[in-house]
This record gives sequence, C-alpha cells and structure tokens, in this order.
Amino acid sequence: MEHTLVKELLNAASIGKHAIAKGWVRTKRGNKNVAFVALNDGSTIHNLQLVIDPNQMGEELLKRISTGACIRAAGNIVASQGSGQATEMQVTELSIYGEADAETYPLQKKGHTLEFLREIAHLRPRTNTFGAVLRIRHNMAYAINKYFNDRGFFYLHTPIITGSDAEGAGEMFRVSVLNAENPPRNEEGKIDYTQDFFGKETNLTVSGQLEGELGAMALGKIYTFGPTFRAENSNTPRHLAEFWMIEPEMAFYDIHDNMDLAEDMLKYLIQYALDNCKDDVEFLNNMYDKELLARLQSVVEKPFKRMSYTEAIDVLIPHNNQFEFKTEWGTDLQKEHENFLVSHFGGPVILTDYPKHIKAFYMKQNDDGKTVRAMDVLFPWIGEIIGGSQREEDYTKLTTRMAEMNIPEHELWWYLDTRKFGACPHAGFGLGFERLVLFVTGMSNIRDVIPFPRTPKNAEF
RNA sequence: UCCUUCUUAGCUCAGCUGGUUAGAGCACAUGACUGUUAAUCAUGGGGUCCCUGGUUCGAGUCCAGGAGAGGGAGCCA
Repeated sequence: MEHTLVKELLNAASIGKHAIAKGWVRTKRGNKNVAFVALNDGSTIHNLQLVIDPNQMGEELLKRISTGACIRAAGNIVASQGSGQATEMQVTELSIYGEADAETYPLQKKGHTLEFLREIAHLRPRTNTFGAVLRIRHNMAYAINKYFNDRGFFYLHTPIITGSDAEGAGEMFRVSVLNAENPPRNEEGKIDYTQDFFGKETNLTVSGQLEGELGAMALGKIYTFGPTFRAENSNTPRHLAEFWMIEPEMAFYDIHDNMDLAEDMLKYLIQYALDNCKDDVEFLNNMYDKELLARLQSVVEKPFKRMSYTEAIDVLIPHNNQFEFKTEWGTDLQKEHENFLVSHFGGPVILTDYPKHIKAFYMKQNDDGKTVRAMDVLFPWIGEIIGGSQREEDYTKLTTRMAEMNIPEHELWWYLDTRKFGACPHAGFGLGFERLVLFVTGMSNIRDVIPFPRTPKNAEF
C-alpha cells in the first residue's frame, strides 16, 4: 500500500513523517501565495488539509483541482498553523487521477437537502452526512455478527427465493423467467408455473423466520441477516421495498429469554456505535438532531419498560379523548398509541401477549385462549423496531390455528415436520436493520440510511 | 392506497389582487488578496417558471387532468 489513510494522517503521531495521501477534494481556497485543499478519502469524516505553494506546483495544475476531483498528494505531515485541525500536509508532489468539471459536478461546498441528494445517490456517499451514515451502517452490521458470534449463535443463510407464499408478512415480488408478454397457460387459462424455472410459483422472501426455526432446532441458536423484500405500496419514511433484517431464533428460549436477548442486543449495538463511531455520531448530532447522543445514552442506561398488551390498553383507555382512534381491548395499536406509551414511560417499551387475532399463526397460544406470546419492542419515533414471539411448538394447536386462518398445511409441510419430530420450546424475533440505523444515526427518512433505496416507483441506481 | 403541502437558474428560495424585460443568496467563471476553515471582496455568464389542456387582450400567477417530491396515516421491520 503506497498511501496512508487520512484517518491516520490526522493523528498527531504522524507529525514529522513523509506521507502519501489519496482521496477526493472537498474544497479548495487560498490566494496567489498559498492554497488549501480539504482532502477526504472516506476513512473518517474529517478532512486532511493540504497546504500547497502555487508557485511550486504550478497554477495550471491547481486550477484543475476542483471540488470532487480525485488526487494524489505527497509531502510532510506537520502540526497545523490553523485552528481547524491538528495536522496538515506540506505538499511536495501533486497529481490528478480524475478531474471533476466544476460547472457540472453536482456536489457543492455548501450543504444540500437530503431530498436533492437522493436524486444523486451515486454521488452522495461523498458527502459528510452519507459518509457518516454509511460508516455507522457498516459498524452496526459488523457488531451484529460479532454480538451473535460471541454468544454462540450460528449465522444461517436462509433463501432469498422462496417457494412458499404462506409466511403472511406482506405482498411478495414474483420471481419468474416466463415470457411476461405471453406466458404459457394451463387448461384452466391460468399461468402455467410448472413450466417456470423452479417448476412452481416463486417469490422473493419476506422473512427468513420459518427456515430460521429449522436451523434453531438443529444448531440451537441461529440468526439470519440478509435482504428481505416487500411489495407493499408503502410510502412512508420508515418503509423500504428492499431492506435488511436480522432474525435470531433460539431453541429452549421462552418469551422472557427472548425479551432479555432483544434488550441486551439493542443496548450492545447502540453502545458499540457510541464507542466506535464517535466522530460520525457527533457530526450527525450537531448537524441534524441535537438530542441524538443524549437519546442513545439514555436507551443504553435505562431498563426497557415491559408490560402486557392488556396492561397497555388499561394505560391508554383513560386518554382516549386525545386519540384520533379510540382504543379498546382487541384492537391493534395505532402509531399514536405507540408514541403515547413510549413518551409516557420515557423510553423503549416491550409489549407482550397480544390478542391472537391480530398476530401471526405461529405464535405460542396462551392458556387464556385469547392471547399469544408475542413481543414487540417500541422505540422513540421509530415505533416497532422489533417484532417477535415465542413459537407454538404443539403440532395440534399450530395446525388448528392454521386452519382457522386459512393457511394451507401442504405449503408448509416441512415447517410442520419440526413439530412432529423433536419439537421443543423456542422463540425468536425480527429486527429491521435500517430502522436500527435510523435510530442510531438520528436520520429521519429510511431512504437516507441505505446506499441505494428501493421504494415504490424508484429503482434507480 | 388515503389525507395534505409543494414543484421557478446547478442548489436553496422570493415573485403581492393575472400586466409587458422573472429576481436574490450560494455555486460557477474572471480578477484582487501573504495561512484559509462553508475564506473574503469586485465583476460576469446562467431560465422549457414540472407536463398537457383550458379561461383571458394578456398566465410563473387562475381552473382541470397528469407526473414527481415532502409530511401525516394505513400495511409492517
């Protein structure tokens, strides 16, 4: 490696060394006698200040070094005379890899709106904000793998293409190689998927959970971490058509173990960001959300409030007059109710034991005949960041519930086999990765925490 | 998908009860300036007023339809 990362060159320990830096120009300023270039290489949010003597380097060369250009600079690292940085480079050699025409390069020295940057998603990683977000995103992905690995979980890769449409988590994207203009049809006039690539109708996965349960009942504790797809026409700052989900699934865990894991994991991840992404989190705190650091700190420190759905309804009913949607036992919670609970208890809330008719078929049924062992973790502003449950391991109860909900058994024969052969109590949950990154970065739109967002009517880049 | 707001220069926006040549700041170009920190100062170039149709002597402005974006809601993670 010929060059040194800006991150290292900014360290006072680099003073006195000769070094080579490579990166992209953020700004250039100066006069006849001295020019300053702020150089960023993505290794940190901070820039290396290049101090250039125009008479030595040539004005023609300097002119071509404009915002966005990619350059190589060599020189000595010295203590900075200016106040904005500890070190700077006294440049003795300068060359250009790629120019960026100042007239047409879309990024300016000044700030841009996040909406504009979404239209140039191919260039926005070069901004301070997206550099910070993407570095934090990476660190969160790494920390998730580390967290589970350190605790004896195995990373299970569940399929992206699925042959079952019974997962019930939302509309699916069809995967097909049939001629869309003129697909083969059977005697009934319906599209003949037996002629398709897999010989049956297939879709992109909406959840790896059912396969995750298979893994848990062999390996003990597993987690999935991969892309997930929902063809819902959701137009909100909290939904994507393509997003990444973490789904741990644990044999011999009950709902309390499940809650303990969820809370511990979230706190670990947020603490990891505070410890390892300090500069980036501080930048976002100063630029977008002055309460970000305090909020992250508070979530790490305080225990999450845990209560049953029924208890939550009792808390909400006296305040019904301030809700648009009045609540009563049996109705699903609206956003306004979740927000109320989170602010009422001053932090994350875990709700359990929801009415069975508003939850999925696989959740363990309670003895009261009315509720299931579901658990949702509600976060400030985000709302539901985690949804999970203890799973129903009783074959008869599970198939009875499936029949009630019109879920065909033959689609899920392999899933039901785990209840026939060596069934065990188990539990798990799903964490939306982008919602976690949203919370940790303080960004307000989920399209700004994934490099290339996929949303209804938008698959550019 | 529903409700709501918006769409004018590369970017962020102003543009009054419809009126003749559509403005500002920043960016960019040129020049000045002995160390700047979103440098500063001067000068200059830069427009399909989102699209289609309508009302009118006259539309950036009013009306209808469409497209895109923001915020809220639903679906959820």
